Amino acid sequence: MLALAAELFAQKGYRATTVREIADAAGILSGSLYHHFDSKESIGDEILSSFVNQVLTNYRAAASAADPRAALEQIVRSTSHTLSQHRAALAMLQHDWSYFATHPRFAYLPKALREIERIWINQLELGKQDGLFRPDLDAKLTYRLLRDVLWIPEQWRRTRGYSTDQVVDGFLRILFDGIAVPADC
Amino acid sequence: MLALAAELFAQKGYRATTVREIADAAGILSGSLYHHFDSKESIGDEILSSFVNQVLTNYRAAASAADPRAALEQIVRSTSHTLSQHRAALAMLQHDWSYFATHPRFAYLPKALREIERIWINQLELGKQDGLFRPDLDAKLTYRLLRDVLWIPEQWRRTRGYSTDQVVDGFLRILFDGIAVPADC
Amino acid sequence: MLALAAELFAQKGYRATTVREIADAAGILSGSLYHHFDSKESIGDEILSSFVNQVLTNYRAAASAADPRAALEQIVRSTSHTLSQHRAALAMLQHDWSYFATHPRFAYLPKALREIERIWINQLELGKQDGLFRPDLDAKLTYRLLRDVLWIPEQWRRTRGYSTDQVVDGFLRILFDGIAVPADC
Amino acid sequence: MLALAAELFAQKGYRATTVREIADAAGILSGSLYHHFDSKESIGDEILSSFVNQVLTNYRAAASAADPRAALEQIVRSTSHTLSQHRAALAMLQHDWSYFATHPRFAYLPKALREIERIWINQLELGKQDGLFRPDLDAKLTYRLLRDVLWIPEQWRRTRGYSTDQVVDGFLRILFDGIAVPADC
DNA sequence: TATGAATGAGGGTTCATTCAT
DNA sequence: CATGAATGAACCCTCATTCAT
Repeated sequence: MLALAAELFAQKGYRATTVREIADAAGILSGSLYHHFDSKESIGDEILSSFVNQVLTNYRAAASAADPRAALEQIVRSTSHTLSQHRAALAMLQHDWSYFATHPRFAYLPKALREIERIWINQLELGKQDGLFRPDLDAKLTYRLLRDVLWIPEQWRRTRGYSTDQVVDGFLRILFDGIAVPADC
Repeated sequence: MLALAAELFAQKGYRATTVREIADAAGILSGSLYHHFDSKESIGDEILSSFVNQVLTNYRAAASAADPRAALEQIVRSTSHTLSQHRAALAMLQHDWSYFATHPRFAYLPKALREIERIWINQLELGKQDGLFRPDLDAKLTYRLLRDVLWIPEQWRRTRGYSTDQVVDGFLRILFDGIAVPADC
Repeated sequence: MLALAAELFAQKGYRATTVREIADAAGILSGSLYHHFDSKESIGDEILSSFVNQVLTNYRAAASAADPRAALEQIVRSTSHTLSQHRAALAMLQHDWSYFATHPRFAYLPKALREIERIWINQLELGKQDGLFRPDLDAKLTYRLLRDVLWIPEQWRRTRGYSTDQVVDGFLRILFDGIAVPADC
Repeated sequence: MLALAAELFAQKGYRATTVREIADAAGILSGSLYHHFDSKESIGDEILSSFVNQVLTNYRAAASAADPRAALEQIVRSTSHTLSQHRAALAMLQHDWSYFATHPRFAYLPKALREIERIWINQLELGKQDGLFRPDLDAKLTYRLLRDVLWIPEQWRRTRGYSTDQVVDGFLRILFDGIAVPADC
């Protein structure tokens, strides 16, 4: 039931999906949905909160990895893993972020995003201090760019013909080594 | 007027923005909007089509650069430049892509996106053939990842404290050289 | 100008025609129409009142014809003639009678229709008394049927005082045998 | 519910009647109407299509009557009967014919009218051939006049191919003498 | 005279939600 | 649990009319 709603939210967006569509998909009438959920918001809440909680749990765990590069790798991989289970949640966030960002009920979402940013930047800064990353690396900017790839990007799934692992490996390759042939050395 | 609507569309999404909000922002009544525009759709159309047209023009020009690396650099830089002028259009596309993608009136958008992809992938493939890019580079996958950074990503503007040039340079640095300290050499 | 409006009113109906359409047809903007007319109503007024006035003038004149058959013939012929000059007015009445019938500004229309009915019925009755028309002719019913052909055939239902069968029988009688007393035989 | 809407449509016209008025008459709010009907158009559709279907069914049946006079009588009587059940539909057609005639959703209406005309004219022609009706009877013109009484008296102007005088003379002929061959005399 | 931007009431329609059955 | 009729606010849009220019 929740999965049905999530799928629809992912496809059409949270706001653009009507409760009647959800009910139709479930084979019941719209009024009957309210025996299962308090409101449309509560459906969204359940989908989104379970997602960000899992992300936060993973990120906090990654923060205690051996070194920043390992931490970042763990973050990227766990993100990919979480996303494969919560595709719909990500799609919803992308689609209707401006709605969730301002709606009181979903105030925990911006808060979670801020913590996620903190963790990323922490690890990038640590990597610089440890000499693992370029000393001129701009942590905040880098995070923004990376987040855009790991998060907001519409659908990993749309990249047909690639396994999730292939995608992650490709991303890491570019991330760490770039796409250019190393000068000469 | 168009700019006002664009700004609102960017902030709240095309569908979530009501014509009354646009009219309010313009200091007129909702009905008066229709003196300036045929419909809400036509406002969206004007914003989006002028955007994709500029992008396509630039990309086609870039395709005739000296070499693929120059072409890609020109593509990235022109994208950044176009985006700085059409921030709202990008935000709209991200926000309500599922709507625009299916609405007949906006059928030119998916078409444009396909051409954009073709141009990117062409240059990446050419770069591989010319030995400029890693021979194991996966063009399609790389494009997807890059597009996610250059396109779908929420708002460049949100990256406060950075000039547009800084952001582009940062992106290119990562793109070409990665973030890792080169092995030893 | 008036003719333009009349033509449009006739084609699409008075209410369904917008002032902008009239202005477009006149090659000016909608606001400019108001330098020529006070309101849409006043345009309709001019078209309709000149029509009914001509009809009434003709009917009153016909009432003083030699005999009822001549009077009726004059009525029918003058109606046809007036209609050829005021086609639009008739179309308007047919189209939006329910509107004109209730609008205070057009109160003269129902009044005129009542006078028209009186004149018809008078002549039919006179014809019966003079032995020109079948003695069993129902003047009121006959008028209703004739008016429906010549005028604004309202609704069968409005023919109060007659059962449906009476109406049908009356119609069939006229249809097959006419209203005139058979020549001599 | 349908009957309520039909009554209002008949009184004020289809276009001039608002869904809010229908809802008011039903004692509900305008939005609630959409629980029962897809749209205002679908209400009109149901009213009109059931009407023309019944008419067509009856007319087709009448076409196989013993002789043309019986067929016409059956047509007239069935029309009267159908009309007593679908008064509103007729009023709607009269009122907003120009709308229905052009709206794609109601394209079946002009088509039905054409079949109705074919059936009438067929029987009138057969009656002439069989010597039941005056040999000089103009089938098409006669139908037009009759239809005006029984149906949607459109516009005189629409009777193409006849001069105004021809139309008037034809009308007077029917009016005074009917269409049947005088008994014997 | 003509313009054209603006009005403001009202049009048809959608939709999350409620509730008696 | 499910129904389905009803709500009521909000949606996009239309249109006769006004008025400063």
